[in-house]
Amino acid sequence: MNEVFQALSDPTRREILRLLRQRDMSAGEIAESFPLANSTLSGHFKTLKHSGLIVSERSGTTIVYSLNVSAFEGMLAAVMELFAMDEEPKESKK
Amino acid sequence: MNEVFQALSDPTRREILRLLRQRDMSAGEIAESFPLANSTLSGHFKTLKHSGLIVSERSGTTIVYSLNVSAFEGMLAAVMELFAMDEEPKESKK
DNA sequence: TCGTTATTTCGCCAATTACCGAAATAATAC
DNA sequence: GTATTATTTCGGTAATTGGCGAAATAACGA
Repeated sequence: MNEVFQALSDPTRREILRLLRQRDMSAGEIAESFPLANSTLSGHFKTLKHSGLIVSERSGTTIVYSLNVSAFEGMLAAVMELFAMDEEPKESKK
Repeated sequence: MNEVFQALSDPTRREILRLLRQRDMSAGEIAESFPLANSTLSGHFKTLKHSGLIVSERSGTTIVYSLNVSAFEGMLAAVMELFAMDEEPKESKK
């Protein structure tokens, strides 16, 4: 789960996830939305893949990425654990 | 919101949040749970404060930290936005 | 096989980050 | 004011991170 939090710490990677929310996309399609080198984005894809947040599938010469929604459940659980939303609320100041 | 994601990317800071979930604690009390220099933990408190995830209150010579639960709502919304939990689910592969 | 397309890997760099020990600061008591 | 306690700030270090361009790899068609 540390990898997920790590993966989400970068704004570019979060934006990639937002794009993939709309539809599956190839590396090249995603790259069109960023003023970054393709090699940089490959690095980001790698991080997202290893965290489990996205999955990839090769189709000829292109690689298509998609969200792994089941990873979201783990993420939600982890966030809730941090803030005890599933437990008795604790007195705390704003 | 980027600051929140950044703050949560570090395991020590996540552990600090878990501790504060149980009860408000002073810097010194929190420090007892970590094999780290106090100065290091002060740096972590600073990051968490600036992200809005915790708040601090001085009480004499001690500083007591507590969770800022309202920040969690923003975090939840941000996570949901990433995964479109509030929208039509999209076909995607596991 | 060669040429092309799509993408990743590699090596490098500058900036950032988590850690440390020492110094500084904040609060209090005498 | 001095001494003590609690905590933060500061300066330094090693490791990590996000970026780049070039090289390598994967897939395909002729």
